Amino acid sequence: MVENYLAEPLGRFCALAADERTALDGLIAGERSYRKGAIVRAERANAGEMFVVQRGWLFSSMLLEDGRRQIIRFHQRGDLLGGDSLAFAEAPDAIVALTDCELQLIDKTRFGRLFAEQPRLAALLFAMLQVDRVLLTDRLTSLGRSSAKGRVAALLLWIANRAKMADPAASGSIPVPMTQEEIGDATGLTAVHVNRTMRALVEQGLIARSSGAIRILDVARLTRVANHVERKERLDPSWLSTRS
Amino acid sequence: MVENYLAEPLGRFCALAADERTALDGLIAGERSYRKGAIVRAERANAGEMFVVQRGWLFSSMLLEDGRRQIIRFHQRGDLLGGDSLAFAEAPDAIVALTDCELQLIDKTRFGRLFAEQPRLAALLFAMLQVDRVLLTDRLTSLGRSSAKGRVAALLLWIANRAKMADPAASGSIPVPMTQEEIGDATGLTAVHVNRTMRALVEQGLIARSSGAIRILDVARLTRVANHVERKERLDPSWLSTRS
DNA sequence: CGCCCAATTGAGCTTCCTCAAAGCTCGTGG
DNA sequence: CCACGAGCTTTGAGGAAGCTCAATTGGGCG
Repeated sequence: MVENYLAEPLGRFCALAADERTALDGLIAGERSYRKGAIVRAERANAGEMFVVQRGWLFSSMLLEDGRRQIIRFHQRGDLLGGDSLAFAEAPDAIVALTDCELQLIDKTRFGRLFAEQPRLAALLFAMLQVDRVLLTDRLTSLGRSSAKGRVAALLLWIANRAKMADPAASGSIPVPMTQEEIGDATGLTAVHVNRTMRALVEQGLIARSSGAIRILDVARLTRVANHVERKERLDPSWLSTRS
Repeated sequence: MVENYLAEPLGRFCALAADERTALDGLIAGERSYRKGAIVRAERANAGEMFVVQRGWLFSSMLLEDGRRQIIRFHQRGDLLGGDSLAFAEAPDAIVALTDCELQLIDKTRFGRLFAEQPRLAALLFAMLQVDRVLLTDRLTSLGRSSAKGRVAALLLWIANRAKMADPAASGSIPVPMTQEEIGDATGLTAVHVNRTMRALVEQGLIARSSGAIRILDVARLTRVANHVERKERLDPSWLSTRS
């Protein structure tokens, strides 16, 4: 039995019972590896599979007719991918491997049965999806109302937060595995302007850069520039029925 | 027993059984009216309540420190509001009445019990949330990669689609209840530029305007300008366990 | 009739984009 | 061990989209 990394984000809400962990593990129907750059699922493809990220980075993106691209979000360990295939016949966005990565395949029939057999887990998945939704609203606000500097700063802070979440004892150096082109596609900017913007962040003493990584020098100021709001996920205890 | 308008979007996925409708109706703990402009829930307030829109328009929005505002999305009949309160202690966004409106109050404890007692409904709610998430990704792409004309066109098309959904026999005239300022806050533009942009859309023969309403003259061309993708929601039948 | 808020218009300015050309880095093959 | 690419980063110059500030018009309502 393979460990299911979904337990990681779900367990952040509340402790999981042994049988719940077993049920989660039972969802896994296999494992798959992708090389950097591989397309896990193409846009408008027959949306079929669901995955959990086990290792590496991915992103989902949408293409415009003129070839421009919007990166919706980046994914890392514990993220659930392809959930939209439950409600759409065609994939709304593409899923692409940003680095070499490993995914766990989710069996959709068993996922459906989870709702009947483990209602509390289903409720936690619902809450997890709410968190993901709020991330998107934060990104929406960033793209709609922040300057280039703010958007890039917000992305860097998010990456830093995820890194700290994965390894609380992390040193100051944060790996940033995406190119400036990809940062631009995520923030709605051009690669050229991303370059100038990051350079400006360095010049103002907010961050330092070394190849493929950054170090945040002034969290407070960077947070202000980014219009970043720290969100504390906390499950409302009143609605989640306790385990019987 | 009041009818619960959640049945409307959920029923779009598949037919609901009688006891499922009863269970949905049982969620309603009351009803509340708000006047145009009223704040239903303030940002960072103690996130508590959940609602279903019964009548009227609302929007959710986030404020920046400098007073600028991003409208996340507009809400209409059947939309579930405040679901984020299941996972966050503080409201991530504000909910504001765009017009006079009526909301149904959802009892959160009963909502939680729904997961145990009506697993198929819970699964449908999960799918509904996935649809909402995809709407946000489409908006993200619009803000990140479309011109002002594209963003406004996309918003108008969305409003038109919702109108047709609510009343398939609708005539060509579509009510647009928001001000140009609000359209700007939703599209990431200034009110001034929204004005010029809509004016340009009229000039190019894409839409016509009368007070508080528009008429779409060239759907095909407007769709192209908007980079709009028509999404067909369709429940994947393989995962949703059939009613036992 | 008078007010208030929304819509409209004009002028000048900023931010970000486009196009183009170097410079760097790292892996690969000779 | 070195030369060569390929892809990413950096830099410059000019242009366009959208913003700011300010003033005017229009419409609905008390």
